[in-house]
Amino acid sequence: MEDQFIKTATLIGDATRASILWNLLDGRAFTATELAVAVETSAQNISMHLGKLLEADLISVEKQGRHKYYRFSNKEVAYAVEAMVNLIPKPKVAVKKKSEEYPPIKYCRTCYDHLAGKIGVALADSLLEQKIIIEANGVFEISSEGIKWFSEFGINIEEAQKQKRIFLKPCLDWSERRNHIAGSVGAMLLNKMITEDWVRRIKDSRAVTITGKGEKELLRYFKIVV
Amino acid sequence: MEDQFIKTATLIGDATRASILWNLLDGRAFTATELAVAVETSAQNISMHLGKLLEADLISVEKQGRHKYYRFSNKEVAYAVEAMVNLIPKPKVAVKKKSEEYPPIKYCRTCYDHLAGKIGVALADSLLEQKIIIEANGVFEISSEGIKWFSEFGINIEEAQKQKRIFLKPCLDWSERRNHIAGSVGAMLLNKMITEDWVRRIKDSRAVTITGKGEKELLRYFKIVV
DNA sequence: TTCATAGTTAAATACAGACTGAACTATTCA
DNA sequence: TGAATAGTTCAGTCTGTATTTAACTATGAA
Repeated sequence: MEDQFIKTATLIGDATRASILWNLLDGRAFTATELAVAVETSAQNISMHLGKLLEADLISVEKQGRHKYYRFSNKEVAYAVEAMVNLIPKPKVAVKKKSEEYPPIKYCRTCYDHLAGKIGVALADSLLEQKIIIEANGVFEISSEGIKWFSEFGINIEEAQKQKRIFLKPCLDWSERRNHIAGSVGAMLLNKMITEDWVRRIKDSRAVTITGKGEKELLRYFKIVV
Repeated sequence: MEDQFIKTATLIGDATRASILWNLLDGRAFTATELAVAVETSAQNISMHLGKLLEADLISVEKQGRHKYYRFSNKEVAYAVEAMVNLIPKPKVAVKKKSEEYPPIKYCRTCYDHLAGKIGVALADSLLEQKIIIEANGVFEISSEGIKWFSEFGINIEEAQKQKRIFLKPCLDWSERRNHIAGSVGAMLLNKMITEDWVRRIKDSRAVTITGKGEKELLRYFKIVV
């Protein structure tokens, strides 16, 4: 078992491959060339590295015409990468200047398939404050009023519960060091916001941008001032 | 941020350091020499690697006389390592022979600070069946009868809830691919079993062995046949 | 058909970073 | 006090593996 672990660790622990994983972290699929650009290396090199990640089943491919789209092959990979992100040493004394603490909130990160960053945390806060979600002993659950709220919001909670994947879980955010909402509920929330055009994905980035409509609705539903 | 991630990844992704982390995974502290033996390398080399892990704050030291004890500096490290263990490719078709599926259950693994492996899963199953712990939407919580049960068992749940660390959470076991009980409740259970001499840690190993007393008590409390 | 783009494969090279050897300090024990 | 054990530091060597150079196949567009 140990040597298998070492194999996996050394696989992840190459600078180029780590960069690939980093770029795939938001859950989208990229072509080999896109990754080569993002990682700043040659096509041949990317090809070799993708081959290794593929063989270990950390990523999977889908062929579309002459393109090949690469993405994480499962959630565990994203979780492992996120867990490693959490190990990044915290900035020393970090006396942040309040004024330029972060880039404008309009640009917010996604974490695999759910909202993260400042807005992810704000969303979690709001849902907690509205008692739509309640926290008990470090885990999140949905209150009975919450179920009603979600259905009015256009998300079928019963549906989500049927899914095999983890339903709802707190996800520690590395930039905010606070919890936001992961699991299928987190994914459905993001999904809904995208289809309603509250937010849009920015090409080739983990960020999303908030639309004018999103701005209003976020205020209305969650009292989040963008 | 990306380059910091890459630094962390390459730090973990060296064979020797990965082996060190593997050995520290059960939560105990080891001296530099012990680790050198376990990892099968020289003292100088271990010293260098420990230095690097230390600098990144993945591990911490405690000096005791002329010995230095190394351990994970926080839970996040253990979680990240566990998450990586989960990425180990599953055995192909794996037609396991029932007879020799696993080494005798008397030898069971610990995972950082709680019971894992076959017995960890059996324990979780029993607590769930007895409705001491209930599962809802992928998370565990303790029932009101459960709280009573724990206090009779000699574990003060209110105490555990006060702790900052995660109280109770399912932890996917890589060998069983099923959940066992992690978090402070998991730790307290293991702790209680050790102080009551149901199980004993085996020197230099992640395994514990079940005592005669433990055998009886596990049957009595949890209907686990060892 | 021909050209451009996407991606792969193979051999040759280069280099970062692990490891070794030797000399050092610090603590315990006799 | 000396001898043994625990651990560190540093300069030099060595090697695994990433990268480059080059030649290849496959798909789509003109």
